[in-house]
Amino acid sequence: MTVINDSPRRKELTRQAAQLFVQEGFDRTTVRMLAQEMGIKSGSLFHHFRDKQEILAAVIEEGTQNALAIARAALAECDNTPEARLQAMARAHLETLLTDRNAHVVALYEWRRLDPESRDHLSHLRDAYEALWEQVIDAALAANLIHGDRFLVARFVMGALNWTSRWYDPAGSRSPDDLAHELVAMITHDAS
Amino acid sequence: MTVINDSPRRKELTRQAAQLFVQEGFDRTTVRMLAQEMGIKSGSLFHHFRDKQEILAAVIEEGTQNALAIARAALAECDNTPEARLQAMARAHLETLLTDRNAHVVALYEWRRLDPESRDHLSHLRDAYEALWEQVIDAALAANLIHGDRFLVARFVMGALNWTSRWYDPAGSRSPDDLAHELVAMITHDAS
DNA sequence: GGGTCAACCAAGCAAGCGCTAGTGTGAACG
DNA sequence: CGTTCACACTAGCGCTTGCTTGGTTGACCC
Repeated sequence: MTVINDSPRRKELTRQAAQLFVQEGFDRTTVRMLAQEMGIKSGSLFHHFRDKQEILAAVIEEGTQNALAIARAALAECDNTPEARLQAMARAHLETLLTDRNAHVVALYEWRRLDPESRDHLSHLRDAYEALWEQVIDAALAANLIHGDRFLVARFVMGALNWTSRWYDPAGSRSPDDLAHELVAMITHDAS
Repeated sequence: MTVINDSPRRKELTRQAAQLFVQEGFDRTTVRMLAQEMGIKSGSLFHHFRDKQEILAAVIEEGTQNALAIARAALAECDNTPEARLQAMARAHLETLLTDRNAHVVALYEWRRLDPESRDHLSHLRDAYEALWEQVIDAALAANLIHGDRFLVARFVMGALNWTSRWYDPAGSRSPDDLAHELVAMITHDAS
């Protein structure tokens, strides 16, 4: 065992690991598969990561941090209406999920494979991301754009978005932006 | 190897397997864990199932068949309005998912662990279930109760429902019926 | 030119995996 | 009483798993 830092090499390896985790799932991905994808031998892998768990934690950290950054940027750029902000969040979420369909998907679907310490460390990141959503949804509720229970609406919307990774075909005709439009249209009522 | 039938004993074992698959995931569940849960030794397990894959297939088959039966019963009982039918489907879906939170969850989350033959055999069951949903959603669209693309609305609604298994607390204050109400309220517009 | 260090490799260990072979055992049936 | 059969057991095989060990390489540095 050697380093635990975040060298550029490690970032690169993390990205390649994410792809395999999405394709096969964490449990089915062996360290030998990871090593082959990375072009090294399985032993060399443990020069960069303490163990397999740490690879997962690195992937999930990158995925969540990336999603958080993109969501913040989207909110900063869009119009300041509740509807525009809702749509910006949905589009940002879908883009991190579907176009660079790697780390963020792992963060969602392999979360429970994390050991308790990593989960504890990463939950703050996830909370920050969900707090963004809650702000946006609260504003939409206040503007009478959507109706219902604050908590449930957030969960339902996240569910609809997250499930896209199960059926979305990137070669198909629909863009993430398109999907975001349709979802917002489905749940919004004309403010009145 | 011996029998492949569906004896009552096998049904019972299948139900216990489902519980472990939900808790741990298919890959993490070993045949020794399954055997212990069933109160037998790991070798005896293969008297009832050809291999581990077949246990998964049995669980998923039961989960889907159960969901299908409950959905059909719910549709037969409810009022014949598009809104009532939509809500009946949502409630039925949530009940198979959340109260008997076993086989149906496995069917949703471990589908890709099936080998191609089982997947092929079971896809007909799943198609029948999804066809029910499409009928109900088409009717709601025709009645102007919801708006949007037929395909996308169905996916979004299924996503919102399926994701509940990630956060639903059966000890909490909300019932599946309650959730179904809220979801339908969120996506329906007053027909006009 | 000796020292340092990140990066990699070859070889393999201990544990756990799915699964098999061969053997009771007790209830059911003629 | 003898046969059958569903069900279970013991024991372990062959393989894969995550991970360790000890050593090599080549770039960089004073």
